[in-house]
Amino acid sequence: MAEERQLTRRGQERRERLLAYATERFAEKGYHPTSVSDIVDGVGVGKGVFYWYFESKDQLLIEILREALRDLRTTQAAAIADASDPLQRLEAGIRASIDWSVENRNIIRLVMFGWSEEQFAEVLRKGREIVIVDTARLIEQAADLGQIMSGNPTMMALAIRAVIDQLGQEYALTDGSIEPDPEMVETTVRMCLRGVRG
Amino acid sequence: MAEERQLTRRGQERRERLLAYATERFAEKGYHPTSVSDIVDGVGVGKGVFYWYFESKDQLLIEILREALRDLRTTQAAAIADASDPLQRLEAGIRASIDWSVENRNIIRLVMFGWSEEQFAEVLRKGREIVIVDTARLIEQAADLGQIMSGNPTMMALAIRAVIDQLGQEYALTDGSIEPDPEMVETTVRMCLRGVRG
DNA sequence: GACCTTCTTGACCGGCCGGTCAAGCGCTTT
DNA sequence: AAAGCGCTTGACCGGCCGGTCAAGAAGGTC
Repeated sequence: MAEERQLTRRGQERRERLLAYATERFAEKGYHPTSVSDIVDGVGVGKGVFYWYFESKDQLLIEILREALRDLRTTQAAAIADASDPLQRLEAGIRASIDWSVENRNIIRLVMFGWSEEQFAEVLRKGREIVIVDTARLIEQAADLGQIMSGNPTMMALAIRAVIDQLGQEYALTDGSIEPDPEMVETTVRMCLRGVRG
Repeated sequence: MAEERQLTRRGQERRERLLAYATERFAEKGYHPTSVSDIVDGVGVGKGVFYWYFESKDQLLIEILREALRDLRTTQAAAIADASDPLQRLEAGIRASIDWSVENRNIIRLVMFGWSEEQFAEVLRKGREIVIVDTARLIEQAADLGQIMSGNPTMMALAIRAVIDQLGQEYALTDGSIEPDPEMVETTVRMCLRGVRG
């Protein structure tokens, strides 16, 4: 599909089904081993349908990644809206990130794959950048209020992201079936906050 | 190549060149986009050579990953051999891991790809398991001597691995050219040790 | 029911991919 | 010099892959 196309309600639904099914299969079998035919067969439509809704297989993955990053950011924004205190907002953001990772294990596998090919890594780098800047800004605000130790906010944001990502990877990669261990989540949150509080 | 084959000196060299060149290309372009023809052309040999030394393209990557994990473990073992004190051994191991990650950025990209397809993830899961057990044992020894706070050693080992991995990914993925920032390395090491010392 | 737009079909295409193999090269051994 | 083995070549193969497209069907609007 070239640029934005006018989709009917039915069209939008079809598009989302393709997106969702492709995400599942990519996460399960890998991006390259999943062919466009696999996807359309799975959804039960002809091949042309795929190319009606998406420009190419690559663009489909890029779209999945972009949407996931946007969704993560939206979720975080909603989570921190309640708290007014910067440090509390930081904690809420961290918890939201962790929850999101747990709910979106599929995506984590896709993200890891994405880093291995430049056209996807580019997208991921931008998404990562945004999250880091968001977090760094929160840290800066907290620092201005004297709530945390001083230090390079960006570096602190990187460290926090590191810990969160890794927790997500732990669940997504070693065994998709294990449930998130609340104790481990608490430890992670504490570790992040302790890291910035000094 | 079926099981172990008797290789001459020249044969071993050829094999290593193929291994090294393939690692580079896989890291740069990705596993699937790099064809066997790309590899043999790059090394300047006929295609049959590849299949004389390797069973398949998949087996080649598995071998690259296995060797990398083995190499990491060997490096760590050598690094901690000097120190007799468990806590010092732990620190030496952490530093060795970080150094290794910096020296082997290529491999980190391959590892991230590997998690996205089951036949490779299987290998990685085993490698990870070994490193975790090694680290947990060190932590246990330190705990027995009262050098660190008590807690689940495996969980602590996981946390340490998380931080190290993520530092490596930071360098390997965002910009292959940036040099490791010594301050960040120190921060990472301190964070790991502070995490277990309580 | 005529007409238009959105959507769907599936046969088809060129090209590449992983992998094979018959043939032969060149170094050692006898 | 003959035989044997490790190694190399590159044309070739079947199959699949991403992507195209001419031909409609389905649904909305007047």
